Amino acid sequence: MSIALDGYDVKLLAALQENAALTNAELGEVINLSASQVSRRRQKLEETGIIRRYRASLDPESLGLTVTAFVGVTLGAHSKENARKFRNMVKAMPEVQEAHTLTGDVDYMLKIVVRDLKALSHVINDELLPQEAVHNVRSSIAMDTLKDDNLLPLV
Amino acid sequence: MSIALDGYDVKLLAALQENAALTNAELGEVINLSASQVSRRRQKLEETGIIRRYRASLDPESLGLTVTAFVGVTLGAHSKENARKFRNMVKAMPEVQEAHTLTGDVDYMLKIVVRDLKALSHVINDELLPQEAVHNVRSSIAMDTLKDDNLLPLV
DNA sequence: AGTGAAAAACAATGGCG
DNA sequence: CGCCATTGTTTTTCACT
Repeated sequence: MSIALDGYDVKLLAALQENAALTNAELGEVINLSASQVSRRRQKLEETGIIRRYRASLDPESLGLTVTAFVGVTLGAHSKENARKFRNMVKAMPEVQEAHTLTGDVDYMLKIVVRDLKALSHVINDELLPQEAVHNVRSSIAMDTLKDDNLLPLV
Repeated sequence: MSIALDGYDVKLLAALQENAALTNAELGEVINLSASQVSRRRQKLEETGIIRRYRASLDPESLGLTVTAFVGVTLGAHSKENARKFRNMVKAMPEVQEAHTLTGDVDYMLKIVVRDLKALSHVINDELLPQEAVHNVRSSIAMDTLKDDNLLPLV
């Protein structure tokens, strides 16, 4: 379902993922288009799902969330049922920002954000490890975050 | 600069990071507040920096970005100058969505999104490895992404 | 494809209970 | 904080090129 995007669309997407608070008129100035056309194109991009949604990006520090960790999880006995349970649990855990299955020796990579190390310990020891499917957990803590914008590279 | 947040604020933040396209009236319905109060609280949250910005979240697939990888980078001779260069380069690379320094045996963890494996190879072999500071690079490719919302857990 | 102007929806303020 | 009214923006639609 890949709609053909022209230069205007790409510029519009780039501007919107950078700052979705811009008005259509402001966007129009940036990409050289009238506000009405910006509106029309934006609607199309929303309908086709290229723009998935709009989100407020919050400041973790202000909210007391000081610990970001990357947690590699290895599953043990590969029962399908247990693996399914694990995935559902991970999806439901608010502390988990991202969860991916990986190539290599680690099955899952989780990005976790919590208040403090105690909370991380709780998540690992009381939530992840008790899962039947989980064989091993190895966590690395982010000491410094250089970049965290999650902006897609739009050629 | 931690402003005291009450239950309304927390609910408002949760709603906004989930869906920033909601109008103040709609937000008011969700959290049981009048539109005008939503407007005032939202402004305060923006001014204090708890809401950092608004962003459009785009669909990587539609944009032909099929490969997500986690790349662990180990630096070699720890010359401050080379490490600084490395950090600046990483910050400037559009393919890098996130970059963190980590505890453990890997110095940096990069989350990289690119079009295909060839592009990943290019980034690693032609951009990262030639850096003087870089000693070793190990990448894991995300085969499946269960969750990628990057929503902060608001207790 | 595009513009510009009118109409509709919305956000932001102020006053009052 | 709710409610209401007002004002100014902004989005969306429409007629037209």
